Amino acid sequence: MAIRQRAIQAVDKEERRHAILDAAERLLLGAPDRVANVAEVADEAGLAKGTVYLYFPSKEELLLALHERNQDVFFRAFNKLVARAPRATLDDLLAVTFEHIVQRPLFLPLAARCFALMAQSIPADVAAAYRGRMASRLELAGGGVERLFSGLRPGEGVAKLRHSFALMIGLWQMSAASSCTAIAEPAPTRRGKVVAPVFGWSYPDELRRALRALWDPVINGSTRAPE
Amino acid sequence: MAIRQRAIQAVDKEERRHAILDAAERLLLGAPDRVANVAEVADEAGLAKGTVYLYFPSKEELLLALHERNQDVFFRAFNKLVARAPRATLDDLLAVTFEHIVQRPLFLPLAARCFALMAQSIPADVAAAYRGRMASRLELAGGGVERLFSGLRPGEGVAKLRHSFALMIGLWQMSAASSCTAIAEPAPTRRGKVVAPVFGWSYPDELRRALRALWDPVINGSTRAPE
Amino acid sequence: MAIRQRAIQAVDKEERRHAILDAAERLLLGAPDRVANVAEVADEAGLAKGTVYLYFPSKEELLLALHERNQDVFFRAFNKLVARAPRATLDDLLAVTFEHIVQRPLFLPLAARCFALMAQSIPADVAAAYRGRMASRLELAGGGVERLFSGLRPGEGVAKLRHSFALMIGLWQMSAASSCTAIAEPAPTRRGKVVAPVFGWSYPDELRRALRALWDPVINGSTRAPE
Amino acid sequence: MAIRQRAIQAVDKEERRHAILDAAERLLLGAPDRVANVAEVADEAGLAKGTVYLYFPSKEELLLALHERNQDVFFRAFNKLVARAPRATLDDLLAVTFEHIVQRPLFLPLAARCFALMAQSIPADVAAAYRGRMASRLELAGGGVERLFSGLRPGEGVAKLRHSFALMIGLWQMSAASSCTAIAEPAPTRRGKVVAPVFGWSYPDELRRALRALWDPVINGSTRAPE
DNA sequence: CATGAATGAGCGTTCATTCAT
DNA sequence: AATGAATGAACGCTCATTCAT
Repeated sequence: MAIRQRAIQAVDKEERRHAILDAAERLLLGAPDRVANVAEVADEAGLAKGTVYLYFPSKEELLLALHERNQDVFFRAFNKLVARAPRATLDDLLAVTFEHIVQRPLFLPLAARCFALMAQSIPADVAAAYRGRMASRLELAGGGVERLFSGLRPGEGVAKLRHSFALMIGLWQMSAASSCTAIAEPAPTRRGKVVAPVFGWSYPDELRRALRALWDPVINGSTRAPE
Repeated sequence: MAIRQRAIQAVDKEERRHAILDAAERLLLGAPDRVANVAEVADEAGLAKGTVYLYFPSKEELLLALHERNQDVFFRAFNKLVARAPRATLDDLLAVTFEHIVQRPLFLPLAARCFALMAQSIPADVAAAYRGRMASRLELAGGGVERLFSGLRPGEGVAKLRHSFALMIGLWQMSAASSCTAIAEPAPTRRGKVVAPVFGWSYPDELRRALRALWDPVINGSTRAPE
Repeated sequence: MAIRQRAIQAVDKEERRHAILDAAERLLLGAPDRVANVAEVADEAGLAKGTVYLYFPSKEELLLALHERNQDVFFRAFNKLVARAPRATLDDLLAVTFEHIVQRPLFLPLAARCFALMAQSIPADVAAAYRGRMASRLELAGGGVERLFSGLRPGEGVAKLRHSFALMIGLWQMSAASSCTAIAEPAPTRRGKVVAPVFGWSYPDELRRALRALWDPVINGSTRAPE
Repeated sequence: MAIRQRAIQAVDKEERRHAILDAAERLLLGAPDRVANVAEVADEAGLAKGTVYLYFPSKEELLLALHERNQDVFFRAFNKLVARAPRATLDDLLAVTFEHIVQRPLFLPLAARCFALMAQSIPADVAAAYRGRMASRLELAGGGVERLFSGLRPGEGVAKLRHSFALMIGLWQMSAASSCTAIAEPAPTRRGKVVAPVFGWSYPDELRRALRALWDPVINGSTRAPE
């Protein structure tokens, strides 16, 4: 089925690994609500099912690897921005965040899925290793942010980043992976009165507001007493 | 297996419905990382498998109903507190939140599961209806909060509540359903230097800090000592 | 796929259980050298795959059950014969053995397969239970034999039966499940000389001789010249 | 992975063939209940998977070759003993049998496995050839035995050897590859009486008894008390 | 209403074998 | 000769759902 050549060199192998991740990504993008099975991924990559298992020990770890690749792309861009002279602003950080996370239709569903996997299907040691890498990424980025915004106390950068991620994930899930701007129907209260029509909310807008509220107080020049 | 009588009266039916939810809850509490299958739920409820389907159209909607029941319990307590004279403080609100959400080992895993379900297995109309009810609950509670804290502009109460939920869910997922206080290994940075050891974080503590940071600014004349 | 009725009564269930065993037996008879997969068994029984798992916890235990059914048939006939008045002879015992074991093309292959299963795929407790039942059957039959042939000391009946089974199984395996009467090719020895052509041997004949040699000495007053 | 040189000379090839068999043997000894896969064997031998297939046409024939090597070792020792002046006794024969077969944890499981293979996975001609070699070995050893024990008629030596092998294999399988000395639970008989507790039996003891009973009658002038 | 027997689609994984390098 | 990347057939088992009783 595959007309590809064999990946003998380490670089070729890495490339093929990415080709499989690409295939999985494509399928996930095509149908965000379902998880492709391994056969489909292999097929999409132009490989045999067994070949996928040469590059990933299990379907779950494939998904985790895909998620981590997404994260890496984001963190690289983020860190690059933070290190930039003279100064990155909060708007810059929000921009890069939106570009790599919010506007990628894959990032958040995959993140959520991986959080779930971590608790059940991923071997403990693999999960621990992932968490270690994740913590390192946060540390690194958090340190950069602290250097950027002098209003942050040591450790507060990581914490704010963590809260930001939590907001992204949480709000996204509340927006229910679809229909996030849907206007919810009015619903009767227990007293029989009808509440004023519930206005929908848009995930990106709401997230932007929330992140602003989270970060504004700590941006230097701020005269707000910290927390 | 069940010697229970038939539920003919509407009240009996409602009672049996709750009995099934109770059974599901018990099983979920017993093994938080796996989803009980319908046979187990039926068994635990002392009913036959088919009977469950007389009360819930699908396993997913059963789970959703259970989640909504949990939410209702919380919102009832929350609203009662908000309506209380003379004045509830932020600490009171946090207390009730922790009591009904954070300290219930079921609430957050179930919430996360339901968000995932919503996107795939729940019929669109059912999902929309759920979202409508959820929005109503938020509206109601948000209005109460706005009356409580005069620093809030119209609509800001709902938004803050939404953000609070998002933080709860998001942070909980990041704590990965277990090992939330695990100490991550130190990891070398790209520059070769070794970052200070990453300290673990405890979900409840971190959440409390994040919620305080979220709400403190809007509490009028708060004289609270930070953190 | 199935047009059968539901097996509600315990008797019907037992019947269906046997129907599944029958199906497996038919398939095994049709192709003695391969093990049918569960789908085929279900199909042959006119049932769905899942239904098989309502009656047997695993494919392995299905095979074991089939083997045990075969054994039971034999032991019942054997014990009945032993208990018969006035006296069963060795020839009678051999006859019933050949009828139920040697001439059943299924018995020995299945027995061999089950011995292998026991060591790897069958849960320890199930295997132990089987061994217990097997030991009981042997005890019972062995006791009968001891009463029949006064030349046997206590415990020798069971031992002889065990040896007989071992001979049946072992010789059958050496005859290699097929081609048992095949004339083996002459083969060169190390010295280059050619050994006289090896004469084939027939499993039933050889077994009969071996069993006779095993039992003749203990038959009281036997004047039979061995072999 | 292997830095071994190429095996060009016939002797080198033979040596490498044995190296592969050695590797398979080591793995089998390490985990008697499972069959190592080809990758493991190759790895253990320090070779690549494909290389194994240069020396053995299939995994099955590799196993068969290993079994045959074991057999050869036994037969060589046996024949040497038989040819020894002045006279080998039955005890000597038993000793060599136990040394090379019963006490080798590999011999019997492998033999059983090979008998099973023979019936399904081994090409007919290969199987026939094996059987031919096996028959020759038996002929040769049987002839020796007949010369040793004058009580044996022509052909009876081979037959006795065959029966001995059958007993070894059969009894070993009945001892179920483990737990051969397990004490079976007492079980009620049909008459309600309780049979005396079934005593476990040890494979080596039982085999020794059976072999003695098999051979004693034909040993000329034997004055041995039975058993 | 209640039961629980029957269904069958769905899927991850293994591994002997091949063959391009 | 040696390698090891690629293949893909094979298969046991689960479990949400249905529906005859």
